[in-house]
Amino acid sequence: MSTNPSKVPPFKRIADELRAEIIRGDLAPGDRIPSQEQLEQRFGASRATVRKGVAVLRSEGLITSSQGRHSTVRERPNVSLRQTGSIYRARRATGESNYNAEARAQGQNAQQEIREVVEAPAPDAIAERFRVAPGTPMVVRRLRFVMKGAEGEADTPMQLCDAYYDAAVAAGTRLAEARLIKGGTNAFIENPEGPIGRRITQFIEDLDVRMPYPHEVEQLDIPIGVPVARVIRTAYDSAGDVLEVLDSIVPCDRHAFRYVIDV
Amino acid sequence: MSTNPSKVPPFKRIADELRAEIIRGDLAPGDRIPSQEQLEQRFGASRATVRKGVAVLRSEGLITSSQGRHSTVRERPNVSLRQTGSIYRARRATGESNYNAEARAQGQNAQQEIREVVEAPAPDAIAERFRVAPGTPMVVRRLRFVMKGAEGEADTPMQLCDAYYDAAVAAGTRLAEARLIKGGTNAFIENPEGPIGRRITQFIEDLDVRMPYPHEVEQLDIPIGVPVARVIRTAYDSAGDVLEVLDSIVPCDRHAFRYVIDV
DNA sequence: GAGTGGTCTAGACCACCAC
DNA sequence: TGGTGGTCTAGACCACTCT
Repeated sequence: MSTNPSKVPPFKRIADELRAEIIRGDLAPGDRIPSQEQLEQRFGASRATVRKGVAVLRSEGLITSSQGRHSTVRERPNVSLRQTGSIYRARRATGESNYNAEARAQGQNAQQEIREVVEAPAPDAIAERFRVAPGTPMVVRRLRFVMKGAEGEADTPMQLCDAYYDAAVAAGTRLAEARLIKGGTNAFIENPEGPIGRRITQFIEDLDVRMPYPHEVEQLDIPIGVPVARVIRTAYDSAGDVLEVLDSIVPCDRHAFRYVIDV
Repeated sequence: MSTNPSKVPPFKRIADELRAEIIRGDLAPGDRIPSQEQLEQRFGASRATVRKGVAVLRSEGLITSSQGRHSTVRERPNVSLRQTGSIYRARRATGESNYNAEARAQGQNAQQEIREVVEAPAPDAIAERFRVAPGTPMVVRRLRFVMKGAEGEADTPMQLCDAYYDAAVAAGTRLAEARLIKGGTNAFIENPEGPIGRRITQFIEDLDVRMPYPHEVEQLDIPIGVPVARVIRTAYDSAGDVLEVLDSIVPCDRHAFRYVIDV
């Protein structure tokens, strides 16, 4: 009778109690949480129930665990600020790509790896933004951004980025070559001496947030309980023509977004 | 032997196979997934294992389940576009708040409820943006935004929003009263006949994405596997003074974000 | 080798919904 | 009332890490 009048299931009580300790700071990032056997005794529950409680916190992104090691309170990795807005030209003036300059300003060292550069038909979401029929030929540059780790540390994958260009414009240019473009693609597009030479005057960024798919988890090394943002950035010139569409997948544990908007 | 040379655990196979069917579209949103008993037979696994596989998909936000009913593929609720940028003044010109005008333009009917209006010390994140000491007195308007459902349908909670104002400026004005302000707080702040009369010229929005806390789950009715964005929006006037800071929690299953940036 | 977390089974009871 | 999903137990074996 009435030992548990509130009807809170044991696994939930375990999750709630541990979560409270984490949020309150009693368990700090990096701390070990009690072992499953200790939790069994503390809550008088079976191992399966303890594990279920712990699983809740894992899927909330609050703890990490792996075989053989103690489970620990998740440490937030270094967060990189993804800033968009009036700072764009200033960052670009460094001669680096916007992304790399932003990273450098934060004392980080960004790098891009080419996954592939191909000619391919436009998927629906891309065609829509280019205002062309789905399937229209596009030059696609698929990159992976990584943040270089400190001496002896591993690199951190930061995002997957597919950059789309109208094949009628980009074919035959360096955009269609499988090597990095110094200064970034935007500088290449805008270069008045270059084959395109059109100035970007507006970006539209569409963000959509969800849990990652398995291939994203694998390519970006995303822990359980971490969402991703899909960011589709369309670049326009003053005539309203679309110059570039970036389709990126960004893990939300290592990124914060900042938008500066003048009205 | 070698019945399972790939070493993929059964619960993972179950999750992978069902996920593939969902992504491929064989199982469409709203469709029932096979019952746990059917899955036991199909995969030759115990109920616990089946449940574990299904739990993976639940925490990925792909399916929903509740007692007594079949589990189904999650249907995405109507997504509301949260648009920020050059459209701001146009929306405001309708005489409604920016948010309500945006909703109306999408054929939706937004509404605000006041949770409370109090004077309270500034939390760190807010003080930082106001460039004042933590604990400085603030007027705080805590609202909850809902989208009115169709005839006979339930309303959908859309966000929690805490609006902060310097108490030295806002105390004694309608901002400190526990009732809604027609046309929105920004119009009130900018009204040249009003007590403040300062024009907003810039917004900075900071987005941070994570899994929700239990109180957010409860107040916003957030399903398992759905992340939230914490959006902190700071409004400046041309002198660089901070006029307002909004601290919002936004469930990512009913929102898409769009930023229009002129460079 | 001891201790940790990861996986699985077999069986039980409960709460809820729809027919 | 039967089928569904939700919860729990007791016990087993495995994979890994750390000391």
